[in-house]
Amino acid sequence: MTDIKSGINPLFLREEDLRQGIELLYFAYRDFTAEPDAILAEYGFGRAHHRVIHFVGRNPRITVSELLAILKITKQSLSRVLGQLVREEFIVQHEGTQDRRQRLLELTPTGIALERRLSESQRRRFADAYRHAGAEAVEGYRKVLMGMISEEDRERVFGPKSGDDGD
Amino acid sequence: MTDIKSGINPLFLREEDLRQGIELLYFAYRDFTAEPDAILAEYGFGRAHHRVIHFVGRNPRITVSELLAILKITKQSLSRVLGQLVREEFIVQHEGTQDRRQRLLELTPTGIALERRLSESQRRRFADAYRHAGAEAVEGYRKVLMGMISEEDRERVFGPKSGDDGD
DNA sequence: GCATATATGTCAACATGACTGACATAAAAT
DNA sequence: ATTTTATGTCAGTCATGTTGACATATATGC
Repeated sequence: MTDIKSGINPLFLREEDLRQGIELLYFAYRDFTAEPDAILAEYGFGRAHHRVIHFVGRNPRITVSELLAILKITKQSLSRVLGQLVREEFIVQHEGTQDRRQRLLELTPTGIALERRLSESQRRRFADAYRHAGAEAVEGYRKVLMGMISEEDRERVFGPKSGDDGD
Repeated sequence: MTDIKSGINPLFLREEDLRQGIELLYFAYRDFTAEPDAILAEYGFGRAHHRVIHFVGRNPRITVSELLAILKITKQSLSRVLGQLVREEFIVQHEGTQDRRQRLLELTPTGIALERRLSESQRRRFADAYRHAGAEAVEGYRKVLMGMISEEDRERVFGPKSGDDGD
């Protein structure tokens, strides 16, 4: 079944390395979302809810537009999950102070609790992998993935202030 | 909007590092699938088709059961995309030689062409990130992600033969 | 102040890719 | 001969994305 993965000449190996890097990302992402998915299912939530909880938790008082810009989904898609989270009191909306059209989003204590629970699972997984791989490897992980995401995301999320690559 | 990300004490920083690692994976995965998604759309295919093409390409003459075990989806889900790929002649099925119940899957020349096109986009992205980050970083990337995927996937995909961690 | 632009929300219809459950067929294994 | 396995199929459901159209309140520009 597998006569393709052996690694004979350096050119072949190089392509094989790339392919392995690709699969690694696929499997890591999948395994990485499995635990949170199970937790979310208890609440009748899905992965979309997780993303909203995550980014609202990390950016308290974020506006709906900013959230949309991060998630890159339509407002109709967002509104379904966000509406649910607001109705079930995981997130509250405050009217913007300067611009009263805005709905500033924030986690409620319940929301914070769920966020902790979800991220704990993922932080543990990362912490284990980090500890196993060593600090140098972590730096490599960061560098490679940082090079793979769009500049837009790099700037928005890892900020002009926090060291993005050059340290 | 962002009063949470500054990094003051080491304990806080550590958690922030973990959170950054998590987001990095999310954004990388998303940006990473964007290009192939656009290509697939030309053919009326989706991400599910890509995965099938990828794993059949990498494991010529794979059985349906093996493919299901890798993808971890139901046969009903697989059958829709696989059926389409077979009907549109990107994949062929051969009857198994030892076990005639099996349908061994293989890419057709057309399938190979599409696979090349899809993976080229991703290989380029990886190659760029790799080149940018350096060989050491690549090793780190590999180590960290390898530590994050399930043993099952590690063994199946990165094989008992190919060096999985210890080199 | 009036016209326009912006931030947000909502209704409706649709696509993709997952799921469960039930059932069918051919071939292998006991 | 019976049971198990590999595969396929029908039917219904769910989560999450999409497009397009329209509504409301507030801000902004002239």
